[in-house]
Amino acid sequence: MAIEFDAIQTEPAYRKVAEALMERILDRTLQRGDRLPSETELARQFGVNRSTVREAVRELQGSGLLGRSRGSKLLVVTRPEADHVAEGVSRALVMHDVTYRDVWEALMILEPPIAEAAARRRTEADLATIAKASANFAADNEDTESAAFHAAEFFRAVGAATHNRILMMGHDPLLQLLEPSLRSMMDKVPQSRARIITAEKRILEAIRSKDAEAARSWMTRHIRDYSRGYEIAGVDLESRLEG
Amino acid sequence: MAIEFDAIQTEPAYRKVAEALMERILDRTLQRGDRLPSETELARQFGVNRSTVREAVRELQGSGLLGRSRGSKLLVVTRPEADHVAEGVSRALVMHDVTYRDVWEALMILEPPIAEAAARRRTEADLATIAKASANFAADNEDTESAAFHAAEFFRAVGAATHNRILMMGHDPLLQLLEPSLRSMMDKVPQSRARIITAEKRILEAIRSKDAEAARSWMTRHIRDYSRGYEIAGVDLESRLEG
DNA sequence: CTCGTCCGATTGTCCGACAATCCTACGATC
DNA sequence: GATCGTAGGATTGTCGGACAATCGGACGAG
Repeated sequence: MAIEFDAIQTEPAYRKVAEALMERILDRTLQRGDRLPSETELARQFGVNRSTVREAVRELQGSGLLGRSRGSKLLVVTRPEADHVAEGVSRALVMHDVTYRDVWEALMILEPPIAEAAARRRTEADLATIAKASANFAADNEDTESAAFHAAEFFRAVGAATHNRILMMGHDPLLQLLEPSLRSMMDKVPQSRARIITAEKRILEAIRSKDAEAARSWMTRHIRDYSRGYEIAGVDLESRLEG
Repeated sequence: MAIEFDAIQTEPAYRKVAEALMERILDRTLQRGDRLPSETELARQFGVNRSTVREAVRELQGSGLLGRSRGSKLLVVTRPEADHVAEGVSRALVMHDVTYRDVWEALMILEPPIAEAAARRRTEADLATIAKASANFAADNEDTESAAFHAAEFFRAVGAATHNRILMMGHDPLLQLLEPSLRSMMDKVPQSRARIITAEKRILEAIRSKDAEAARSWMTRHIRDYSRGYEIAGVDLESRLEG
């Protein structure tokens, strides 16, 4: 048992085709928005059957590298958009039995520095977006459905103000995970609404006056408040969230 | 132009099949590790052709929800593993023209709190893993190839010590993006090696003694050091990284 | 220039087929 | 009893061909 051999694996043709296509996309030979050749043509070039090409294309579609634009039929190279990526990540997180505590902790770590960076970088346009999100939440005095959405939207807007694509993409999955639970939380704890509104107002003010430190600390309290809401709502922080 | 209609979209059959399968996976009817029925059987159940089933399966494979275990032929339900997810995310980031500065900033925000949490939560086993990664890096006094790998491994080990799956998954893509550039950086700036070694040692010590504050601040310096390394190496922080 | 119409190209889906390989079980051998 | 060889059936990967639906683009009419 001295020597060990590497597992020799013969990749199926559709995988090779997928990889060949992916390579061209990643090295930007195939630019974003480019339409790719017809399936028949690809089949000819790769020397495989059309069905094989199709399978490869479907795989890349699954990874978000290919997609058809607005219900049209033509397949184009697309870069995986934030929401698509986030969807995949949150699916993965759910399947890894992530708990509410995990999410809350991550938010607690991520959001305050994000708010801080946002306060430093925000442009006027960013500010307007954040203000709008905050106003939308405040206006939604009935519908829990969209209230949760707008609460998440506020975080997203703050994230966008950092102008750092990684941070934006990073906290998107968290928001996506949080949103459904926010709904039930706000149903059970009506007073949380008011708290959220004032917290958002404070954060917005701090970002407006570019006070990074204040933005951070208000955001910290804001997140902590959320967890208190969950406690009151009787959510077990150790329970896992569902997709 | 008063009214607007929602775009009516007829989803192709393979998409519907994919979604039906995904639903069963997400609601855990199909457990992780379960083998799914044969393609012929699935085709029978869904009332479509085998080729159609295949395309659906390929799509789910692309999202990491299905996979074949170790070169075997049988398809099983898999949860998207961290590295698979991270790969997708970093691909997406590259295609979104992320710059070195973006990565560095994100690390600067993420890693210190992660180190802090790690110091609080670490078990003996975690500590051993971190120590090993650090030792591995120190031992690699020739090979830049694996030195970069071990440098990333150190971060990963620290991340694992937080026992928060979200944080682990979150900083994985960053490391994956960083690794190639680390290689060239260490080539051009040999003295960075020594600095990294001492920094890792300090962080390790702080985590060992559960000194959260120290872990955080040493990690901050550590990351800052990296950026200095890039400067010396003459890397333009505004240039985008390549896949 | 805008609208309707037509034709070729392309996609989505199906059928049937076959080699390669895997999984399983069953003996055969030591 | 454990390991190995083998046979048989099931399953996957790949192919060829086929056809309806629909899209894209060109062409002409108004």
